[in-house]
Amino acid sequence: MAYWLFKSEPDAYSIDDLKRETIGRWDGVRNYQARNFLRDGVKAGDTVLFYHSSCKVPAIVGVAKAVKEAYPDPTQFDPAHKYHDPKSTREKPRWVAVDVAYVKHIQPITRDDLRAHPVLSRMSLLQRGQRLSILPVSKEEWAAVSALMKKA
DNA sequence: GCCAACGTTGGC
DNA sequence: GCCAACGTTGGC
Repeated sequence: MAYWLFKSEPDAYSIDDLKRETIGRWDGVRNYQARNFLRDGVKAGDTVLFYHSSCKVPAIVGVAKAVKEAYPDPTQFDPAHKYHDPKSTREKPRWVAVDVAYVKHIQPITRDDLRAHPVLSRMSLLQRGQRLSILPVSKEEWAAVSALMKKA
């Protein structure tokens, strides 16, 4: 069982949106490295840290669980969709999505919180120039984040 | 809104 | 296959 961190801009899709849906489709990933993590790495049952990016206080805001492994991201085929990819075909889809289930909100763990922690300060999330929206989280990192979690 | 970092595109 | 131009990400 692996651990991941998924980034989302709360204006586009927040942890509250996931809670409302219970199970949400994680689509719109248009970066090959992130796609590869989704396609080859994420397994049903894996734990996901939900991270809010590009907002007032970027932070880990909750936990989710992968419930459906990679399948073709339907938005790539839809010409009207902003994630449409004209170079992708149904025979050879380029992008994948996974489904995640809401688990819980937590009190936000901010970047300052992470930076202050001996283990978490080395997370790839904090590395300069880091832009991947899907990031692996090590067992040690997960343990450290768990220890910081407080009920929201 | 700024800007650094990075990925992608396309001409050659 | 190189590389400049451009677009995007995302923290600050």
